[in-house]
Amino acid sequence: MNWLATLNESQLQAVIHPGGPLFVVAGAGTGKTRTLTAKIAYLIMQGVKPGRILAVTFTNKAAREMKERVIDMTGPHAMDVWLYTFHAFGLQILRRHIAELPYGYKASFTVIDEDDGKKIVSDVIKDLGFDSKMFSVKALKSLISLFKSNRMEEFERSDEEKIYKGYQTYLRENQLIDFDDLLIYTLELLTDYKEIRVLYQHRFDHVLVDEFQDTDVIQYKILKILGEVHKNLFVVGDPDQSIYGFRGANYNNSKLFLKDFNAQEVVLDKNYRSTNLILNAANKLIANNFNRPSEKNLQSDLGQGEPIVYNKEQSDYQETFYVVNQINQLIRKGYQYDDIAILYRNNALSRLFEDALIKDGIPYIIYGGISFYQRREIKDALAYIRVANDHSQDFYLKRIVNVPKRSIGLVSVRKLEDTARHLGISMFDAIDFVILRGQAKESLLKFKQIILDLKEAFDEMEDLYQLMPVLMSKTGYMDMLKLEDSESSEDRMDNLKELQSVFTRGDVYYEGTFYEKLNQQLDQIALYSDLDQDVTEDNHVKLATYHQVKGLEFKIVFMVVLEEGIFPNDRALMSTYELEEERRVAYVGITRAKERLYMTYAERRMVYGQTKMGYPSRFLKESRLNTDVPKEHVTYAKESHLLKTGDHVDHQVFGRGVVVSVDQDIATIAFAMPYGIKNLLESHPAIKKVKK
DNA sequence: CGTAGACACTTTTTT
DNA sequence: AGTGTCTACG
Repeated sequence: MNWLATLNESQLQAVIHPGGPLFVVAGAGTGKTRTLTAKIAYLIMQGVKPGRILAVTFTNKAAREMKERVIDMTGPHAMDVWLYTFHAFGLQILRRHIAELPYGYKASFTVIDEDDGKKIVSDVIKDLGFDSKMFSVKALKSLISLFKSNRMEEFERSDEEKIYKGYQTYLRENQLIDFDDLLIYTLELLTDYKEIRVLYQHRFDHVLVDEFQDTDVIQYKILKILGEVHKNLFVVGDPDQSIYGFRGANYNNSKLFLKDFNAQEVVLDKNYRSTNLILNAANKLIANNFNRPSEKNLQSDLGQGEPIVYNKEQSDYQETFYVVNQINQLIRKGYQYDDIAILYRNNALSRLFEDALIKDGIPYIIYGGISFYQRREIKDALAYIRVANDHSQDFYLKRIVNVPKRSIGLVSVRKLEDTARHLGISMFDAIDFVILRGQAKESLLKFKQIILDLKEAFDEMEDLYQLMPVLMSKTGYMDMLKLEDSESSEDRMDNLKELQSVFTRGDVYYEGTFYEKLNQQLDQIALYSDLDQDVTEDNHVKLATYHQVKGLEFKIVFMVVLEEGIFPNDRALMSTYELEEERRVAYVGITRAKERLYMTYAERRMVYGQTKMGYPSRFLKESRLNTDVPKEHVTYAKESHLLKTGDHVDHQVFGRGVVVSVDQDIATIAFAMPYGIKNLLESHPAIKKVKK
């Protein structure tokens, strides 16, 4: 148990707390995960059966890491700890008990993602004969979500309510469940069904919660019920890092928990991440928020550190240039690209910086974007698998019935759907009965045969890795991609290969028959997000929104585009509540930095195609320390002429090249294809001059 | 059925 | 400015 000795006093106090409700207020970088895992390990050491401990997190990644750490600390029997995301926990409950609910769900229901949900909303709008221009699918989906999870009393318009009902009916008729339902139905089972409630209230002796500040109303109610009997709720969170209010996180849950459970509080404010000038700025900034349930002042033993660098540029373009220049200097000082993150308020801002980094040949990765399982080809493949697995999955059948193209158009699909509805059978079964002209009918019958062939092939399989090759050839999907022969079709083939390796790994993880393994794998995929993968292997500068890096840390952080209207965002200026959330986002940003923090903005910027004036974000002033020396704008016109026309160079990323021209400190260099001509800073560390 | 051009939108998004 | 979605036409 020597890991107990590695804890500081407040961490230890939390870990050995004898039970009963406890709120651990864990500031940024104060060893939150360490405390939580130590607590689980401690409970196990104290003789609590691992299977009687439930710990909930928000991301799969957090759940997985925590489980690995607990196993490291206490041995393999820690496998039995129920360590899940909220949604995965809900899924566990629903797979066992959903048939009790009066909605006609079977244990084999399918979990749909956000995009599928939007597609259904959009189909319902069309089905009801409404003018699709009158509705925003995105807005409606979010209204439906608000209503379902009790965050909105009623719909303002009766047609909105009709769409909601249509959506809900569609889900139920097709055995589909969305992310909201995973939590809502779980709560419903725990609330309305006494035996189920009692079962789970007594199934766990301890319930632990990570990132408590991000829980919403439904999640809180679930926790409240689970903890009602034994009261052993160990809750870790930082109200100052609550930045998902827009998504339903209820800032008041912290106060509610303290009150409802009369919980004790332990504050962790010893920081192990950042130097103190950085922490002071964070402390100063967040002190501007009035609504703070537990105040704390972060301090570390890491010394004063480097002063924060504030920088103003004349234009958005110059701001990117400044950042690129600083990055190059940092690399010369011995930092790795991997140590550096460029953080911004919204995804659209990534583009400018991306362009500048490309121009300079700096390797980078952008967080976010389309996640792997949202890619078209992946969703297509999964849809095929689902339909072959269960022919009555109309929603997924619609997706792939004409992919690859089989001349089954919208009209034919609509007719098939109507026929199915009329006869009260699935679309798949309706293929035999639908009345269509020769070509369409023939294509449908061919499609039906493909699905039947697939099913037959599946029945013969023992392992998941056998699945993809058969799928790709029988459906004609691979032929389609090969025929297309474009850059994007190559990407798509790569992604499908990646899916193949997902299944191959599934063979190791899961046990049982082919179908048992397949269903577990599909469940895992349904709750997967891209944040779950590790992206630390390569040496890259990271570009991300503040939201995307919550929980991460970097030696160097650039907080860019710190301009009023962008950060804080225009839409947040109207309400104190939202403004305080914006400030918490900035707080999260500052506290990501370990050694050096840069805060930059520009006076002129292109916004939606128009040049706008930029004013410094109030967060600059609010976080700025009196001791800071104001740093004036500096220009970077250097003329060192390290390279001249005709020189041969070797670049870390682009390989061999020849200098075409040199203008000031920018060299134009021709590299071999596929890289071509690049404009690079001649002093860039990735470039080496070589003798030909 | 497929696609060119009009037009509409643009905060953050752990599941 | 850039991108995704809808509509009208061949």
